[in-house]
Amino acid sequence: MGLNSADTRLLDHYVKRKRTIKRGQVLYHAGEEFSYAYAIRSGSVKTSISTDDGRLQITGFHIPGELLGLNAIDEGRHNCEAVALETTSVCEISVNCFEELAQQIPSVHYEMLRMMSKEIKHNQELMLLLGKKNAEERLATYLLSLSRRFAMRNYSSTQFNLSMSRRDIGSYLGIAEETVCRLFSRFQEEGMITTERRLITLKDIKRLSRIAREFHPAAAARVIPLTLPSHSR
Amino acid sequence: MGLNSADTRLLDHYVKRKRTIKRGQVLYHAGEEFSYAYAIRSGSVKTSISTDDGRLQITGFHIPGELLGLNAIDEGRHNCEAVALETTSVCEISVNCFEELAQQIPSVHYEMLRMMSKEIKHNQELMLLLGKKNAEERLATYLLSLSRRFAMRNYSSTQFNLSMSRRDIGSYLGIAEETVCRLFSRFQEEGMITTERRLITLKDIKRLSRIAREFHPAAAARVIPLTLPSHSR
DNA sequence: CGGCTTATTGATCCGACTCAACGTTAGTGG
DNA sequence: CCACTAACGTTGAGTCGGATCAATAAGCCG
Repeated sequence: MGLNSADTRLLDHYVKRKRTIKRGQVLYHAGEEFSYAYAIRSGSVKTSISTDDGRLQITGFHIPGELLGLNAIDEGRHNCEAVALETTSVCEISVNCFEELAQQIPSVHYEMLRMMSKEIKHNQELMLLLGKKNAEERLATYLLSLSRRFAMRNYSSTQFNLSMSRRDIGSYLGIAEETVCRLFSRFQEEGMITTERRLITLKDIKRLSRIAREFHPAAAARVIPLTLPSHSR
Repeated sequence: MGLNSADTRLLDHYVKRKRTIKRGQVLYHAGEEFSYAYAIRSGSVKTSISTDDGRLQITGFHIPGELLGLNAIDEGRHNCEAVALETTSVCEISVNCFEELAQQIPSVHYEMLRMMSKEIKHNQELMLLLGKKNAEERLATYLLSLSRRFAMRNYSSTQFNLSMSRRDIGSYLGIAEETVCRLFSRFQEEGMITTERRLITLKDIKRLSRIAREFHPAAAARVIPLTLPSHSR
């Protein structure tokens, strides 16, 4: 959550209840009362919303360390559904606790804002992808964002296991399952990746970046200062 | 913002600076330092993000009463761009003020969370639209959401002026400008709306709702309780 | 082992895009 | 105030990316 260790200990005092759910099980439904937020300890979770005729859009895949459900604050009930992708362990954090907690630790409020701000930024990037990118760009963007996410947690950025199915990837990226498969095959033919069921190896991140139309960190370093003010934070 | 009147008066104390910008002018750029949030007094604003090769996705149209720029909290700089759709008057609210303000009025923190939660919800609905709906459903959904928004502010829900161009509508909905035009024409042929440049009249909201695959409030009342817990808030 | 879910590949089709032309409106400057 | 120009809106023709339907293979779990 980005709290310091003292705060984390205090947090632990408030957060006692743990819950383990298996692959495919629901953490919370859309429309359900907002009583708890959930911090993921291990495993992974997908969140989705759906039209009333059953089409569903996955809005995010969530991994350990992330906090789920905060966006229910406005309406007092969850507007999306959260389902485990694999056996997943979470901490339930009572909404009431948040109030107490925030009085004890002033930075909690700020951290909540920061997390929601982060989610908004993520959602905006997904909207750009859904609204403006073609299938190839979408999948390349996706692979690179996974790569970055694993790198941040000190896992390999070039080889990882997907916890989600091809169908889930498609649902997240707004393309059909079959298109995901075909693109994986094509990326593999062209030597950019290798796939073996859910194990993905990125072989040519540079080329993937070109397809995704994203910068390499190195290239970005040359560009960002031009649009930034002198001090960044 | 949803504050009570005493709070609003206190808020007014902190918020002094006003700014007027004309159609097409930029309120803030992506990458710009986050120094101010902006409350819209009159006019309207579009926010957008873009790929580095220039395709841009409009993420929202904003009207008086809305607060802009809060999602920059996490990174300390704006990640989207805000441009006026017409002559628009805003209040600049200094980021530093927020800290002071929140100490004076405890509910400010909560209100910020609520507003960001609302934005996330809006963004999720847009993602569903972008990922899963066809062009016809997108435009019908859009017209109905405008209608609801005007109704909430006690304007006519069946006749209103669009402040955004066809191109902007297309960019928001992830479809081409030409497709927007064609659909307006078709909706008109079929008697669901009449258009006269930017003046839109909704003639058959029921049929639009069916196309958008959304419920009428009346119909929703029958259905929601089935998926909700016994008490809703 | 057997049934079920997941993944892959092929064939076909259509919705929406692109390119293009043209009419209309609003904004600008002389 | 009018003329000019750029922006906006509309409609048509042709194309194609990705969806859908279908069949089969390959893991996975009880």
